[in-house]
Amino acid sequence: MGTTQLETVPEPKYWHLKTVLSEALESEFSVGEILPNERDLAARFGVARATLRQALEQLELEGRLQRRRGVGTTVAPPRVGVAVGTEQHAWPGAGNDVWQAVDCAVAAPPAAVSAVLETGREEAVYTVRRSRVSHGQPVAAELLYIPASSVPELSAIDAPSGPARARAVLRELQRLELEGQESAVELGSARADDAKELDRLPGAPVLVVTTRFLADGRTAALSVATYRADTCRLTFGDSGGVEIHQDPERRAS
Amino acid sequence: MGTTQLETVPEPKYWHLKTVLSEALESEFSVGEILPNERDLAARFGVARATLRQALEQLELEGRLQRRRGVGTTVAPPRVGVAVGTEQHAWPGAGNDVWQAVDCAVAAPPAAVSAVLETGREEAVYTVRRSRVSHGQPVAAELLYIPASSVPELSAIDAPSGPARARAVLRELQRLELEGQESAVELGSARADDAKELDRLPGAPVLVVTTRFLADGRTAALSVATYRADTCRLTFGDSGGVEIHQDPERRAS
DNA sequence: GAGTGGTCTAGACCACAGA
DNA sequence: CTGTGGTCTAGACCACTCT
Repeated sequence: MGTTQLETVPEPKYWHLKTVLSEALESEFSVGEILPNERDLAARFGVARATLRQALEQLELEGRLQRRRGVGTTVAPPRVGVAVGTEQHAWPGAGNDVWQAVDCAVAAPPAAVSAVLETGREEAVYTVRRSRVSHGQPVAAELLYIPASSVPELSAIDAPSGPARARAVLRELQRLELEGQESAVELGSARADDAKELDRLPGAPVLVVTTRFLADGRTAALSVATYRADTCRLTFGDSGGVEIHQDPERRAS
Repeated sequence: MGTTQLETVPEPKYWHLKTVLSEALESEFSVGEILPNERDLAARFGVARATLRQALEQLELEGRLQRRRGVGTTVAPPRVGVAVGTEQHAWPGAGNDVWQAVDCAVAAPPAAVSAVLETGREEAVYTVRRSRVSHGQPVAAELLYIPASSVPELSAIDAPSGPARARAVLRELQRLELEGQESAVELGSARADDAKELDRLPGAPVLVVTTRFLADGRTAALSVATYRADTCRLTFGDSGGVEIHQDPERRAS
């Protein structure tokens, strides 16, 4: 038989579903509105719940939806732009910093961190935890690794832990002359502790920003910040940034 | 009964699986090696295939694995660092550009793009497609939107489309004085066309970098570049960048 | 054709939020 | 308590790659 077969490429159901839902979101729902529950939606579209969920997951990944266990699925607001990598090189904690120091510990960092800091394999470093809030919502959690050699004047008589200790460490760090900083962004999934702080489930997609602070010809501090990928758009340069969202599968109609 | 119940929080199976696999990857496999197929792995761990797949998906998201239909699952090499947002402001296509022009069309852009370019709703703009290759692999696909007002001298006698046309448009663009550029990074999923160019399935996670080029007090061009999130680490600053990977759930042992 | 990952189903139970 | 999303199962078939 001459299987004429235009209509090649049988589009996956969940992909088509995603498109349909996406259009419905724009025309029939407003931000914050809650959608019907997954079982109803699946029935309405005549698919299994797992298939429906695959579509919802993608929409959540794109920051269009927000799902919370025990509550429901709501239409997400546009992503908030968070400035990162301001070109005005500055030490963490300096001046008008958007970060808030949470805690400070002294411990051996992960091996990958030791390698960058050029510290010994089991050598302990100051580990400062900070969190970043924007528009009332937590958007990022950070771990700052600072080798003792970067803050030689730090006296042991200060508080041994807690926010006060964290601030003391950062204050000492600022005595060094910052020669430069370089950052990298990559996709990751939230560890249990970060997830908790970001009010997400473990494994949630995050944007990991690692920043190396250079002073004295070496890496004086290393920051590993994890941003909620669903709600954040990281901006570089003159802050604020562009208001563009990817417009899936469509050229303005 | 006094359900003593230490061991609260029943960790999801797929989460535990991911940890186990992650450790196995480091100790028992080398880059490029292929893993047993999903059915065998699921049987070996005593879970359903869907559960195993949930773990594999996360590891792929983190850039630890690479899966290809009809072939198998392999251990991925470390992410490649790609420089983006070099602070040396420069027009696209200028000098030693890492991008390669593919095509050029004249069409009405998505509404979100029109808004930024301040063009009319149905006004056509030059749309240049470019691709970026690193280490022999395609890492990014870009759409560059350039309103006709940014390249007034462009004569219609050049090739009407194709790479030659694209290069001609970029050449004209460079006559303007670049006043600045600002970028933003966010998570997205690959459209069908981008996915094809990146050798991935539609919906694959991508890092979307939108860059606004400023000249003459307005947005002279807008770039929307989608990078493979599984294989790329975007670096800012003195390029090269930090060799850090998130070390899930573990402090150096 | 054989073997792989990708999609899909129709159920079940669990963890959590809110009344 | 009810209702929500999150996890999990044991199948089935499809699309693709390679031989």
